[in-house]
Amino acid sequence: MSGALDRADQLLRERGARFTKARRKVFEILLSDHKALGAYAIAERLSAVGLSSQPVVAYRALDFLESHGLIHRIEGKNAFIACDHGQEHDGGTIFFICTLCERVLEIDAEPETQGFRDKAEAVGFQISTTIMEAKGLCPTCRQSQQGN
Amino acid sequence: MSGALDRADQLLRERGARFTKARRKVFEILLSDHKALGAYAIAERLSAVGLSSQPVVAYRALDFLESHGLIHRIEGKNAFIACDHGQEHDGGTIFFICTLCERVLEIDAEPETQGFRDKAEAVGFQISTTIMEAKGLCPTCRQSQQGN
DNA sequence: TGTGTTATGTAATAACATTACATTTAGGAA
DNA sequence: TTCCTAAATGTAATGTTATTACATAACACA
Repeated sequence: MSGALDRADQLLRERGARFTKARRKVFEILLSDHKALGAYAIAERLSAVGLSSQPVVAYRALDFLESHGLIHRIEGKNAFIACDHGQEHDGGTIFFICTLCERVLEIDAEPETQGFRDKAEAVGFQISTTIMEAKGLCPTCRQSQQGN
Repeated sequence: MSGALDRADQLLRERGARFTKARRKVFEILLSDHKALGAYAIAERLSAVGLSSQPVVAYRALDFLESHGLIHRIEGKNAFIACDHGQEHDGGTIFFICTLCERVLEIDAEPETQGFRDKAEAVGFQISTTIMEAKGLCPTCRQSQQGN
């Protein structure tokens, strides 16, 4: 986790972006807990370091972190997770969302991403962002469900 | 559009499900307008046929229609569209969402769906639903953006 | 025609997200 | 250093999406 923080630190310095207290704290919260967390849950935890716990504070930091590729928004949950790829996976990602334990698995999505691009090109659609997610049961929860 | 209604009618009859006034009206609203519509926008239009315009009424109909595969929820927009495939496309679908005109293109998603399945199996994840969407510009809006 | 099940009505509230504007902070120029 | 500007945060209000709980009505079938 401190590795991820260090990497983020350097990345942002290179880009001339500021890794402020709020942004760092939000990132730490997401790193500490590889579940998808909602903005309000994150906001609540900001007061621990003397920041305002108003939702907008969390949203601003989340927008910033997402714009730098440090976190992902999970559309299927209206929630966020830290990116656990060591930076740069421009190929796109599939998120496997466990509906039981709320954990999210991040999986590299070539060649699906290329498939999206090809299909888009075929119909003349210009993609700006893609959303690839699946909901279901992670291996662990699947076990514990047997017989239910 | 009346074709889609007839098909839905038959499908639901076969399944022993009731195509009530509220459900039919919601489906008609979505058919009449191949944009993605939010639940509240749909709800507003229910009073036209004497139904309550409370959101929950729309949500109930939407849940029903989605469970029978007649409509799709677009996660990237918190909105819904009528399915324009003539029933049965269990292979999965990619939705291309135009952020300008709000129209949604529905594209068959083999082999991407299979790719999802393979990746899920590889990590022991049991998929229940998939979400495949892309945001961007449709061909028409792309044209009208040239030079902007 | 009664009876149980399914669907709808109504009200309240929960959960998620944004806007607007005031204040503070950081960083660079004079 | 001091001043200035731009960026970030504080605060409050409000907009948007979704659900819960319980009452009433409609339907399907015996």
